[in-house]
Amino acid sequence: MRFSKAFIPTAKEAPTDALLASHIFLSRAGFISQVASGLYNYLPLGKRVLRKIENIINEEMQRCDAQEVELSFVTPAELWQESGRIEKFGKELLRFRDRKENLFVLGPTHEEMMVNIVRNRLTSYKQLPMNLYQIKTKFRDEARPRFGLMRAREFVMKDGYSFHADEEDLNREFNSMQEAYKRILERLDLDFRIVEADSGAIGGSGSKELMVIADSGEDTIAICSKCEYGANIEAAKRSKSTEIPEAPEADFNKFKTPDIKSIEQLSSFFHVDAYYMVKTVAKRAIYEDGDEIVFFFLRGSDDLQEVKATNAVNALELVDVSEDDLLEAGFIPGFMGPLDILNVRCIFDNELENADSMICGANEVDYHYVGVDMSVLKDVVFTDLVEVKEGDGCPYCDGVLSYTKGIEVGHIFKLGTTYSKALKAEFLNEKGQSEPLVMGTYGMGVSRLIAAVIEQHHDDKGCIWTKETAPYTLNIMVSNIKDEAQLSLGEELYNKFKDSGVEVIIDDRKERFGFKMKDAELIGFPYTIIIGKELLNSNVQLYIRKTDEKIMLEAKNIFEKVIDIL
RNA sequence: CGGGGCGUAGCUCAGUAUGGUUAGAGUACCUGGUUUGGGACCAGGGGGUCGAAGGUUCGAGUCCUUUCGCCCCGACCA
Repeated sequence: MRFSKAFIPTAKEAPTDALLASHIFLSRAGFISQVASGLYNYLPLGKRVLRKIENIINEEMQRCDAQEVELSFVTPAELWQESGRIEKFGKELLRFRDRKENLFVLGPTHEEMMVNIVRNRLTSYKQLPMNLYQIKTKFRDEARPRFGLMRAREFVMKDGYSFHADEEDLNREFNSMQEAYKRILERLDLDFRIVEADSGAIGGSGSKELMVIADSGEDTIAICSKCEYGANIEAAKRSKSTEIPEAPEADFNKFKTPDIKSIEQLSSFFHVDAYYMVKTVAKRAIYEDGDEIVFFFLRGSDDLQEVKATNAVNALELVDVSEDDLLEAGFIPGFMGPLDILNVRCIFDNELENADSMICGANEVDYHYVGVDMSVLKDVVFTDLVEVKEGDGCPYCDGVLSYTKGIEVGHIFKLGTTYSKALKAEFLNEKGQSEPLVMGTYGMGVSRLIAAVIEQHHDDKGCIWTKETAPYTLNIMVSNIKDEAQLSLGEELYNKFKDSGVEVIIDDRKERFGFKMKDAELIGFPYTIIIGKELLNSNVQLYIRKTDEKIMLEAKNIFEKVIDIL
């Protein structure tokens, strides 16, 4: 490519609304331009990078014998009604009617469509397993798109789905996909972590997210200091604490606690560690068909993890309950506890199972119970509700957990038969019995990966593309195109590299040295050959973007030298 | 969806409080010239329904009403 003919609109200033490095540099360097909230155009450089990432994904999928398909972007709403997700997905689904008044949605993900393709076609265990994927534009009408390509409404995603006769085969494929995803991110030169995650509204198990480590990431993940364990905060677990505070000595009793409502107040009132308090968190659980108040109980020293809590009651979401609402429902805010509580759904954290010497609200104004033995409670549901904190122990080794931020670039999980049952996608097993297909799903945010690469690979001058993502590997910069010697060497090298299959661009613009250098740095070509005034001494320079160094080399063997480096 | 902010040249922004020449600057763009190792200089030039609609007024970028868009914080996010 010739720079003088290329459409690469670089700018000195970034749009005001760009905050993240990836957004600022991708805009300034002419990779993308915004059209509307959460909608972006890919300019030639951006499109090249996008295609490079797609190619890597395609190559790795081919190695696993996954087959590429392309499903229509506009999908009939009936499929979404069949699976029941038209309600669950809510406003993120962009719906519209065609001229015949039929309802359609723009695909935000394609489970339904993919199951629809295989149902009545994959009808025998002999045809299984099967892994189909596509790389395709998706649309989610996000309430609040932000951060450029990081959270756009229209974006490119690779979504793959596998179909199996049983769980065991699904597990095999799941592991194979996890390895493939790992290879993809390694080829992209990304620092990432595969973490345990919540599978969200879609349902399923074995949920794992691929997180690119970056301060700008929107997810908090807990990682172990010693082993490979990492988990999204929404799903993170911890080991049982080994440092248990000394238990207070008290027989079961009701105690007057005037206006003592919070865990902190109780702790100082009784001089007892919050570990021995029962924290009561009231939430309103919203279901598809109604709502109710739910009480979550955990140790005073712990905090409620809302996603875990939501899953525990199988709710669409949890919202806060006002004190007025509680009073109206007959509860006493500040003095609520698990004993003798009626007419409300109660969920207990695992930590409270068999807990003793506890202090809890007496469900009576200004009274708490002390010396409570939780084992007196009958028919109680215990589950994990705790949000892990930095410093908590790793659940798998003796390491310590700490927080870090991550960009979710991939999410894989085992769907099981959720969709195949709902959409009646069944096959005949060896015994001739009809069974629903067992499914896995594997997503990867392709356009988000562009942003992720830059989040991890940039400096204050601009982008620093990695070997496999660079829009052009080599930039040949002719410092002064009016200098015949410079220009002819540039042209000669340009043709030689092009013929050798190197992705090369020649900066033959009628601009000054500084202007062209700034662009080279901003765009972030991995290598730039600078043909300039040093040519008088038969020398040229090789500028290496990553290290920001310029190496003086003899002009006569620059071609061979650079070919070696590439 | 709650709270806040902003819409003026391709881009970054001034001008709006207190209405009053032909609406400005920088940058980018075009022409000519000088330059040619860090976004150069001189001269000339093109480019605007001041987000939109309605209203007040002799007169609106500026005041009033409505509306649309964009951004930020939060909620949400397979």
